[in-house]
Amino acid sequence: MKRTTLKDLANALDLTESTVSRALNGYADISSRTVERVQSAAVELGYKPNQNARRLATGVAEAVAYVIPQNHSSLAEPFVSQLLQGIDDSVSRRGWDLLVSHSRSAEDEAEKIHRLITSGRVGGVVLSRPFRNDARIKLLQKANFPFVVHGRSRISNSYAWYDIDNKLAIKTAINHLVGLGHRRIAFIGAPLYYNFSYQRLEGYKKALADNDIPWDESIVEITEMNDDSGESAAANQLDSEQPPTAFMCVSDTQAIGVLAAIRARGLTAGQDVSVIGYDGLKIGRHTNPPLTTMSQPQAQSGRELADMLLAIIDGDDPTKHQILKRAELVLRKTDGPARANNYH
Amino acid sequence: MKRTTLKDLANALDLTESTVSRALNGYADISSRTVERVQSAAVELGYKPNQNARRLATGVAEAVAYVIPQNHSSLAEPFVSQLLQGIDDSVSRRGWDLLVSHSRSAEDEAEKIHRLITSGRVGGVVLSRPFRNDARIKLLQKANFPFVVHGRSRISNSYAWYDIDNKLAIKTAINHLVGLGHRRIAFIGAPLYYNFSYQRLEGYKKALADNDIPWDESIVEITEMNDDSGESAAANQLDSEQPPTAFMCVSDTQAIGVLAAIRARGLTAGQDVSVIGYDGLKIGRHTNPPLTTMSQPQAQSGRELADMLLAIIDGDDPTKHQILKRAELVLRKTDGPARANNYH
DNA sequence: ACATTCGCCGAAAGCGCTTTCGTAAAATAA
DNA sequence: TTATTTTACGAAAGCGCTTTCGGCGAATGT
Repeated sequence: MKRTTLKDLANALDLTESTVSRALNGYADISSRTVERVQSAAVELGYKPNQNARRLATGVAEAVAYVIPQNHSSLAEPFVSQLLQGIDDSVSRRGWDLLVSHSRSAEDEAEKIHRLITSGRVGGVVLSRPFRNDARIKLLQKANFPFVVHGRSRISNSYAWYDIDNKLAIKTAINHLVGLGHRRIAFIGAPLYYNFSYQRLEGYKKALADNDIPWDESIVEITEMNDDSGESAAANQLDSEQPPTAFMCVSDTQAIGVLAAIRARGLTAGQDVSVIGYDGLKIGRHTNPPLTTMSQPQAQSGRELADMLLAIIDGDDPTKHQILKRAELVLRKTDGPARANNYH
Repeated sequence: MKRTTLKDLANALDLTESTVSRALNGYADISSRTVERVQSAAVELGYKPNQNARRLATGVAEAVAYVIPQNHSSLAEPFVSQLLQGIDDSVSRRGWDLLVSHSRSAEDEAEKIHRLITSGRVGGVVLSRPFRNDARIKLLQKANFPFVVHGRSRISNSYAWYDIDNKLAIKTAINHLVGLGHRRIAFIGAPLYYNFSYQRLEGYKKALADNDIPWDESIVEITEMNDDSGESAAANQLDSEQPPTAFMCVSDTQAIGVLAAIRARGLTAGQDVSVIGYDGLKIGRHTNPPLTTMSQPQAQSGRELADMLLAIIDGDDPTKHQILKRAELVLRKTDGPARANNYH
């Protein structure tokens, strides 16, 4: 089954390829009668332009890539997949395609990006989980290739980004906890080369200071962003001499692990010890108990990111597109007053 | 920053484009000395072939697409995202790209597939959640385009697929329940145009028959595959005259909703009423209580699917690739003996 | 009546790469 | 030494589409 090409169409209509092409692409110098003939013949013969040829000729890719950092991340994370959904929404509305790129090593990463931007396969990329100092961003900038980043690196004035005010979010959560009487609040963080992770830790520090709570390194844990890591970090803390009365986690998946550790010790979250997650995953409504969390709508983020990227590809100034949103505290069941007496 | 092209390379080396091209692609008629020169010059000048041009010339796409049906499905589902992860694993190992295509309406769906296969953008597609009677499969077959499907449609002898024995899986679960003394087992199903859904219902029927349990339509619910639907379906059942003592769900997400409904009534799953999910999602370990479920490893499925597809693109006979796996019952906490007296 | 603009389409080059074919020069055979 | 095979590369066509340019006939102007 051979595909019908431009030439086939032209022959069938007794026109030239160039005329048919222009008719299809809405050029003004084609009579409306011809345009109609061409269009109906096109659907009749099932003509679909060969994208490779088209892109070779025009230079526009009609596709964007989502690239996710190599380690500690997986396409299977709810965070990621929801974002993906949002990106796809926007991109496909324009008829473009979505490519996902997930590399497993750092060199692989740079290599993949380089390949992406030089191969002509995509017209732009959205970056996720930037590092504080992100080589990928530099690479993209140097190549002058359209991109947006979900989050920010340390220096963020020169490109497009969409971020949540991480510091504020954590401060909000901590203040809530303090309001509930907590003074000993553990922090379950993520690797600090992720800027969002760094910022959240900053927020934690700031919130402590604001509330005259001394910094205590022994109750901050830096872990991978999954449930198992959250669980063992919490286990650490709960089994210590002076366990915290609350946990602030930088992700819901970690918080879910924390919850497991709490249950495993016969305690109940929200009563014996509080925990606040981060992400607002839907699944949090069904954990045991339902998870209080800082919520940021990922799918919406994805859509906005894609829209920004598309605009930039169309020529917009990237620095015009810098959006800072705030996370929202959604109260469920894992926050509660600090126990007057500790559970020990 | 202009990208370096084949011609640039050729000029720099004082060779022809054709020679350089063949040197890079491992043709035998190039002296090893020249090959070396070309290769080092290539990395030095950062040469990356323009994929569009390359694909135009060769006709091979070096990319595959994952397409997911329009309704009742989202990229954000754990099921989907884990599969995606697996596909990406295999595909990227070969240096190919992964495209995701998620359409929102049925016409859109056919249109997208047609576009996919004629546009030359991808060399093959993996289909998910086939319908009993799946127009996409027919389209792909008619076009003689490489594809594999995750699951099967009603007639499945003529193409490549990777499936779990749905019927067996449900029978296994039901038998387990019956062994626990349950006789009144509700079935929380999915829309029956999905073949997997149909098969699972068949399994349910068969298991009932095997155990001399009469079929009772009033305790089978067909719902969307999300937690909310599961919850309201379970609510229905629990509030009925003669509530079931157990729930068999065709997905973990539904099961999670069922658990919520159970909790909401002051009952506890695994004691007052049993529930078995399907998928083996990791999150099931953290539900309240942890969810007993039929597990199928999605990431692994993704890898195998991709490998099959790649082989088929390379010329393998699709019908050689038909893999049937079995799901595994993973016992957690939501299955338990049927209560002698009902909880009413 | 002529010149002039406009509408509409064909011709042709080019996007960057692959691949077949032909052919010098070098190596082997005679 | 001459004839034959190899070796190593260049020439050229082609993949399917876009886009600029040029020019014909028809419509307008004066």
